[in-house]
Amino acid sequence: MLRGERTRAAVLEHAIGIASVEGLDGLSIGRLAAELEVSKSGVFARFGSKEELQLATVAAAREVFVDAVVRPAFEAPPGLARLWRLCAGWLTYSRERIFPGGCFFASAAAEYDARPGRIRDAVAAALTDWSSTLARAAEDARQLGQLESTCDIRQLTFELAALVDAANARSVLHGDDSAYDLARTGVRTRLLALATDQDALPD
Amino acid sequence: MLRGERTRAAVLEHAIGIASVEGLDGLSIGRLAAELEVSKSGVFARFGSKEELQLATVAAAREVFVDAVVRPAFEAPPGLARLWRLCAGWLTYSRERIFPGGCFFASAAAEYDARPGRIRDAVAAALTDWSSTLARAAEDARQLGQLESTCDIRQLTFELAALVDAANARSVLHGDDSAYDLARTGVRTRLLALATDQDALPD
DNA sequence: CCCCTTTGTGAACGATCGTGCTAAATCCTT
DNA sequence: AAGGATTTAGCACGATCGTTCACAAAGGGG
Repeated sequence: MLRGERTRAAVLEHAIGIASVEGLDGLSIGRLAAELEVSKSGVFARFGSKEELQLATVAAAREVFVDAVVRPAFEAPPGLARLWRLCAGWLTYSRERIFPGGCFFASAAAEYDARPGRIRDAVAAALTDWSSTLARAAEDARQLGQLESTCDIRQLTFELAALVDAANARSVLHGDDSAYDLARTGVRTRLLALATDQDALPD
Repeated sequence: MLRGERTRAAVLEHAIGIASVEGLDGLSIGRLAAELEVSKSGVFARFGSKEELQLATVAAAREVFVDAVVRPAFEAPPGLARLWRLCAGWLTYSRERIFPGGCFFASAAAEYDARPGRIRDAVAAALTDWSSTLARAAEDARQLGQLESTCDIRQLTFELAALVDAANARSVLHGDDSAYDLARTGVRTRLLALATDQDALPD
């Protein structure tokens, strides 16, 4: 009962790395088994089907993301400081290649967005979760009087997410890390334009 | 010499549709042959290898994109009007699903961004081309005095591209077409903030 | 220490993949 | 209409895919 969990974790650790580079479809049980030097059926039996393996990979990646981005940001107080740390932390998460192929969910979303099914649903749920976290932090900031009361939270969070996603895409595709500076500048400009007190924005 | 071109075009037309949904890797010669009701080797022989087929698909998609977005925008005069039509046209191109899976290059870029090779290079070149077109239009606007002379063209075009890409991603993944309105609002806000004459921005 | 459950192995299956090869069908030229 | 070149069909190959099944190894509880 302990051994099983250990190999399962080892499989998923490799799987998220492969999937972030080659895609969730590029995950093959045979390849996974070969690289981990175990038998193919050993890997297979642990998940029951390829789709289940893919879903488990998405869930594992979600935990990695939360640990890398969300959890640290929640050390900051609710409101503008937390919102900023979510964005800045996301940029760091992408730049440091927590997943070797850049943001796991950016890859997975693009791969499955037009293909209905459980995988797409799982990826969409993860991204909805991220959007909500961002929106919640922005709404807190507004209600705390740190952002102008008239500001459109949906518009703001859409733009923030767009900027950080674009930085990830450009960095991975073109190897151009200046995109992170552009995104950072964009995020700060957006926040400063709506902030009631410029000094409430850290860094 | 005519027959060959005709089937080649038919293959590529189907290929771009499949690839925009299932990815360039999801393209299989056998499937393509079955759906077009021709022989597998007939399809294969026309391209010589799968990679060559994929590269031809990227090239074909590029032409579709130029026809749908770039060419119409170039009917507008250089400068702010053209820049706006590039962005607005891109949003229409995505919303109308010129490719069934949303923007072909958003999919292809996410699929190959972390995998070196000729396909990645072709996709990257197409996106660089698009970025340059956007930047050129913005620079024209600046030199024509339609945008403030101090504005950062790289920052502006990065943000414009980020907004329209995010709208595509969100619409395809979540079926949420309000993203196009958010992107449109974001683009106009960015342009109006830098425009020297608010009435120079059409629509 | 033995038994029984959990966990992993090994071989095999049908399917599909990309890729050659050989012939037949089709087209264009003369 | 005939001949030569292009284009497509048909078949076979090795490889890899996901999946199944019968069996061996290992583990912990009585």
